[in-house]
Amino acid sequence: MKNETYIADISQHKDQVVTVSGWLYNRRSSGKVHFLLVRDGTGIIQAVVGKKDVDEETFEKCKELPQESSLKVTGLVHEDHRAPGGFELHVNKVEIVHIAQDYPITPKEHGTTFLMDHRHLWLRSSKQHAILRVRHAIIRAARDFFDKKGFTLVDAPIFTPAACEGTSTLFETDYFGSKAYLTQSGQLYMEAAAMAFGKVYCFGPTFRAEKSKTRRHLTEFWMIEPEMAYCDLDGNMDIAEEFIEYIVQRILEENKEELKRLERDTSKLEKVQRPFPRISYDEAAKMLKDAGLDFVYGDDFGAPDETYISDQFDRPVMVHRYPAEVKAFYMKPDPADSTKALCVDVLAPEGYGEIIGGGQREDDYDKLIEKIKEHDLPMEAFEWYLDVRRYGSVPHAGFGMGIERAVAWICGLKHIRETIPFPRTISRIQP
RNA sequence: UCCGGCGUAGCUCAAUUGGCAGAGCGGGUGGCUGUUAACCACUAGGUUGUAGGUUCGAGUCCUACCGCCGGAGCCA
Repeated sequence: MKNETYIADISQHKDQVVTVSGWLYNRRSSGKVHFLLVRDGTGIIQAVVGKKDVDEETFEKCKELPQESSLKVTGLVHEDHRAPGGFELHVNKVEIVHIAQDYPITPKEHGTTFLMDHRHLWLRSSKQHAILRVRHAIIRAARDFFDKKGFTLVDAPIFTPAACEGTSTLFETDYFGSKAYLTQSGQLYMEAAAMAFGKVYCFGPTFRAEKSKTRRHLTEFWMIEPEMAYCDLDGNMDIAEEFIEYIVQRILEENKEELKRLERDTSKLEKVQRPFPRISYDEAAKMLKDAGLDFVYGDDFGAPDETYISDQFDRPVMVHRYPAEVKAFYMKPDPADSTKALCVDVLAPEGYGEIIGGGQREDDYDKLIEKIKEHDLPMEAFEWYLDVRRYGSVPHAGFGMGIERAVAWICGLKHIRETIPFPRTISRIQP
């Protein structure tokens, strides 16, 4: 009897009587008619409750129903330009499922701290809803991209015995009496997996215990990390730019409504098409020097440097061959200049900074041992990793993309903390 | 870790030179047949982050501490 439907599908039910199950987003009243804005997770629809159309008890209850109460509304789907969304429901039945207590997030301005303290409820508001839908779509597009190209998903462990890169601070945890650490990258495991499957990727959470207090950092974030056997730096950059182009174009196609809700300037995203500019570290350093920026040759780029470089282009820019000294131990040196590493950072436009870091790995057993010693890393922890160079070593490369930074860029958000459902930062582990 | 900023009602913010702690929203009561963050009237709501100090008098000035926000470094 009941024609249950989701608000997203409401246009298919024009002039039909349907039931929508959801929550009260907002309510306006005009004495003899109530306007209930009902959301169901797929959209928002205005339900019009006229005094003549329902019994008196229902009408009175609608009048004082608090925000975010759960309810089922049944009525005629009516096209009306006065309604937000173009369609409204002329209600003849209201079933109240639960009367909410006073809802803390009112339809007025709130500060970020307050909203983050109520993150579990903030997810219900339309902007956060849009962001997390785009996040979902980005993850789906990323996985589709690698799946279609014949990559195998190989999950990396979260508990690790030692640092992957040795530099960053790790979260330490007690592992049955011995120390274990939360992973900061699945890459080393992907290198081993690439020798088994050829093309692999992992997608999971990563952890950094650095006390970073900026809009670009979380202590827990998600990274997608492809790794390819028989691949060099150029091949790696080819995949990286194709990957980013694919994701951005998919989001432009499939998430128009969300991008509109987020007031994203999509003309900037439309320009994200291959080929991306590729410049060397030396070329980038010269750009900074010519611009008169305070930059010391040989150092890694700081946040203002990255912003300047990316501002010179209308699409992501790939900066390759950084000084080996500022990069991790597993990077392969450039045969043409051993002071440089065969690595690449992809800088997003509009000042969003580094969204991808990667490169070609050192595949020579002796040179890798030397690097581990140079970086003062515990050799025994890398024995298994050295096996990858002992048994059929091949040139290989890969990269990692931070999902949250990609979401922030594509959504045009100024802060990364809204790109993940429940952010973990240096000062927040609740809710 | 360093630098800067901010802590006033449930929320967002005012409060002049140190002189009666206020508004909007939200809550409550009543009104309104097309509202668009509806509107109108009335109403309740305060240990001004904490501790100390100066002063006749401190939200305001001083000292310390706590918390949060932003930036740097580090990185995705």
